[in-house]
Amino acid sequence: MTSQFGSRVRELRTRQKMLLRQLASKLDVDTSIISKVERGDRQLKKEQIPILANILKADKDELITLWLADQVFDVIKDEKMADEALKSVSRKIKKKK
Amino acid sequence: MTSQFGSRVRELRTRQKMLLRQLASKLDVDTSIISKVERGDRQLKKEQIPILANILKADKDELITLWLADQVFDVIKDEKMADEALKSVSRKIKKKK
DNA sequence: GTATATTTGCCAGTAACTGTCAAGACAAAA
DNA sequence: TTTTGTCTTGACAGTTACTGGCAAATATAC
Repeated sequence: MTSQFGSRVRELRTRQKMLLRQLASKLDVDTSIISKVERGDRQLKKEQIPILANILKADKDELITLWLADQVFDVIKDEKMADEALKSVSRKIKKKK
Repeated sequence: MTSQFGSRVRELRTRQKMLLRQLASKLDVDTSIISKVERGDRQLKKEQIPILANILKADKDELITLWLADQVFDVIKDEKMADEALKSVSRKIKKKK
C-alpha cells in the first residue's frame, strides 16, 4: 500500500516541518488527498507534480521518475511476465532515440 | 497508433486465414473491436487474452508480455524520465523475488 | 482532559473505458 | 461500374474508475 513517490513526498514535507494541511492548501486540494498520496493509496495527477515539486523545493525530474515508476509498477505487479515486458519496453524506447 | 500486441494478433490471425468476424465471434465481441485492437487504437481487457491465445493457438505468455509492454509504454512514452523509471521498477521487482 | 494533526470511509461529479451499431472505405470479381 | 465481402471509423449508451470534498475516527502533543 506504500509508494515510492508518496514516501519521498512525506520525507520532503516533514523535513521542512510542513504540515499536511499547509501542503494541501498550497496544492489546492483537501488535506485528505495528500495524506492518501503519501501513504500510497492514491495517485497524484501528473499535472500536479511540477507544482508539488515547486512547493517542496524538490527536483521535478526526481518526483516524476518516482511517480512514473509507481504507475508502471501498478501495471506489472503480480505479473509473471513483468520482467520480460519491462525489457521489451526498454528496447523499444532505446530505438526511438 | 500501432501496438506490439495488435500487430502480433493480426499476424497470427491472418496466417491462419481467419477473418476478423470469425475471431470476433469466438471472442464474443463485435468485429470492430478486434479491428481496433489489431490497429492499436484500443486495448483488449486482460481477461480476454488467455481466451484469445486459445483461439489463435498462440502462447499465452507471449501475448501477455506484449500486452503488458503496450500498457507500460502507454505510461512512459513521451516522458523524459522514462528510462530511469523503468530501471527503478526493474530493481524493485528483482528485490521481490 | 483539550487541541491539533492525520487517517479513513463515504459521497457526488466527472472522466475513461466497454461493446454495439451503422455508415464508410477498400479491394476483388463479375 | 456494380456487386460482394472484408475491414475501418465515428457516434452512442452503459458501466467502471477516478477526482476532490466532507465528516467522523484516530493518533499525537500539550
